[in-house]
Amino acid sequence: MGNQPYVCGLDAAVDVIDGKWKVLIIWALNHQRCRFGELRRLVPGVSEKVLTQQLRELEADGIVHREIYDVKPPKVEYSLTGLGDELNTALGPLGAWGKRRMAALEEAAGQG
Amino acid sequence: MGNQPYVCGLDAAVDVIDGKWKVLIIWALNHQRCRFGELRRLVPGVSEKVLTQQLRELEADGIVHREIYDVKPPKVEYSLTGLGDELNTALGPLGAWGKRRMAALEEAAGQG
DNA sequence: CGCCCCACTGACCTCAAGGTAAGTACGCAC
DNA sequence: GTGCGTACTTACCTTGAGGTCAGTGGGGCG
Repeated sequence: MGNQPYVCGLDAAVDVIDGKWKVLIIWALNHQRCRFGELRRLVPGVSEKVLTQQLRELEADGIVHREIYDVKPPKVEYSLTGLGDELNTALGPLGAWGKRRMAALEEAAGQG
Repeated sequence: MGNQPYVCGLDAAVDVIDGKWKVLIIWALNHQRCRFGELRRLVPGVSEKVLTQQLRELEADGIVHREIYDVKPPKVEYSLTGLGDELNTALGPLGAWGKRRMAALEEAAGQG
């Protein structure tokens, strides 16, 4: 939503992911549908403001679905859409690469 | 290199990619080894300062290789390392996802 | 009665990433 | 000798993402 005339697909994908907590939010939602407060606990360090903000952006991009229950104590549930699921799948190899890197870094630290 | 105690592999991978021009740099280097000036032309919009900066970070993370030729008009060539190549491969599905999104956006714009 | 929890919203502030512009040292061309 | 191209570095400035904190309105609980 910032670049628009994208140079390549990667560019377009990164645009959706861009935001300090977005991948973590997507990752959390892949395991379970959550309400706002749960998400807040699952993504340690986010402020309420930014969590709301990034959830709205992800919703606008069609990645997450927001379901409001009109009950006395407010209840809102977030979940991944089909597109969000596809994005998560596409992020799989990147996560695996990062995991290998983490292992390598830890090993290096252990020997350093 | 900002988060360090990573929450997941994705986190560790995003950390490496983080920087306005890094994926574009990696993408450009996947197609060809380049000298500084070429890269500047291949990544439209980067300033020299930031290009140098991000190349150094990618080098520190073991993603790109920097080769200096000690000749009269300075010559430096950048290329992907093995790790960089693996990262690029891991970025493949994400790029494909983004490409589909681009196509969908264009179609929507064409119909709007 | 006061406080917490729910899911936010809005005003304000900070800080670092990135942009701008100039400087460096050398050679070639006009 | 003026200017361009090579590959940078440095000082300075701007911008906006994200952080902090306070407020909202109602219900349950002690």
